[in-house]
Amino acid sequence: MTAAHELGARLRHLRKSRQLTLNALAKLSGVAVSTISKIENGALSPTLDKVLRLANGLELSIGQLIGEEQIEDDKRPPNSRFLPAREGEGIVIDTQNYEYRYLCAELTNKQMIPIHARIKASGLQEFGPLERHGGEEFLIVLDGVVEVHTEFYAPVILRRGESIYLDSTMGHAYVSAGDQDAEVCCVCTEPLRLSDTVKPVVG
Amino acid sequence: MTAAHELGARLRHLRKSRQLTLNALAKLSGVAVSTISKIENGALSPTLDKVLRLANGLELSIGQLIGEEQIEDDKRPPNSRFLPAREGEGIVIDTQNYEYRYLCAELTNKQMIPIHARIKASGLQEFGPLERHGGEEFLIVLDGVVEVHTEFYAPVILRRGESIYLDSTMGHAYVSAGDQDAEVCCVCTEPLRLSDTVKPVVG
DNA sequence: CTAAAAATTTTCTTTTACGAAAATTATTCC
DNA sequence: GGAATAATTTTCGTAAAAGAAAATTTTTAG
Repeated sequence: MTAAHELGARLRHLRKSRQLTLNALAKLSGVAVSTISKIENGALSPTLDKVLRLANGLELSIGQLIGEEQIEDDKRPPNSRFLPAREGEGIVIDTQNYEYRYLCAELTNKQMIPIHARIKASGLQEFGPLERHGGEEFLIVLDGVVEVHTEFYAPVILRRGESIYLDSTMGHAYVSAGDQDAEVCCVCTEPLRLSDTVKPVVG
Repeated sequence: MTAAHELGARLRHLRKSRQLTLNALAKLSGVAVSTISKIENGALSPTLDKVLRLANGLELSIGQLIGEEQIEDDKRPPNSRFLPAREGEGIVIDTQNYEYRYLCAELTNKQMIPIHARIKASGLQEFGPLERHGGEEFLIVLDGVVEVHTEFYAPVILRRGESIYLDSTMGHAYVSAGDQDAEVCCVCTEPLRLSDTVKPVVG
């Protein structure tokens, strides 16, 4: 992975832009000159301790040092956009618990993300750990019976035409409570994207 | 510095609160079980690489994992909101074109406004002038056939299960195209940006 | 251009993180 | 309570990070 190299380049740039020598940064941070040199050259993967010391020496947050800081950008694309979603259109994503499809996916930078889903899991056991993410979501049952589990409330049963609104940061899970898969439409607010720096290795 | 110990306690708390075992987090993050255990117990100073993987597995930024950045979840329990909408619940509002009901209306300050509506108008003449308001909206057809008219595009026909996403500032109208009223679910973003619409005139 | 000084990189040794598997501890289920 | 299972901690070999000092490269001064 090029993550180490990224950090190296970043660190070097930050150091140079402050007109600091390796020696000077070493004194400021308490990290050995040779170690900083190696980090800048991507020759090693530093421990968190060293990275924190370097961030501290540069008077930056760790997020700023490794480049995870996000910039607020309220700019929205030009308006008057519009896109219908046809039955069966779009890419179907199949997971353990849901088979779902992003609706109107060709329209980017939306304020809401509509999803059509078939709920396969029929028990919390089968579902696994509750899901959680940023924003809020609204779900309406198109077919079948859905059992809604949340972190802080008792489970709720929803039937066709019924709906629910919840904070997505609260752990939640939708499972089918009928004798067959349930079909739902879920609309989420755009969740802010957190660290995408490291890709988890799926065993 | 007791940073290692801090991080350990923090990591353990975050993992536990998500009901994850060491094994589960190991799979999510790609970090070995034994390593996570040691980090949680402050028995070692992890490399940045491992910390990034763990943050990623927990869907947090590194700042949030380290504790340099506030986690929204921390103030979540009191704020976690949730409200199911039952069939036929809420106040029905009857207009010329629609008979509609705000869903989950008791939940205030939502980012989205879900509405259940019966479309009565069956032609653009009958409908009158196109509607327009702030924000964006997503509509899915629950029953019947809907004809979508907009200011800038040709009319579109939507059938049960089909949906559409559009900028609400563009003139738009939904009319029934079947032999009976259509039933839809519409989700709008909160159109509360006065400062966007009204610009003060400085004399 | 050359020498001296400064900055950076490269050894090289010590220390430490990492992960697989074994050992221990905590849970669950009769 | 005890057996079976799951979760966590410990062990230990390997690989890698850390830092001191030497080697190299770059910059500065004359």
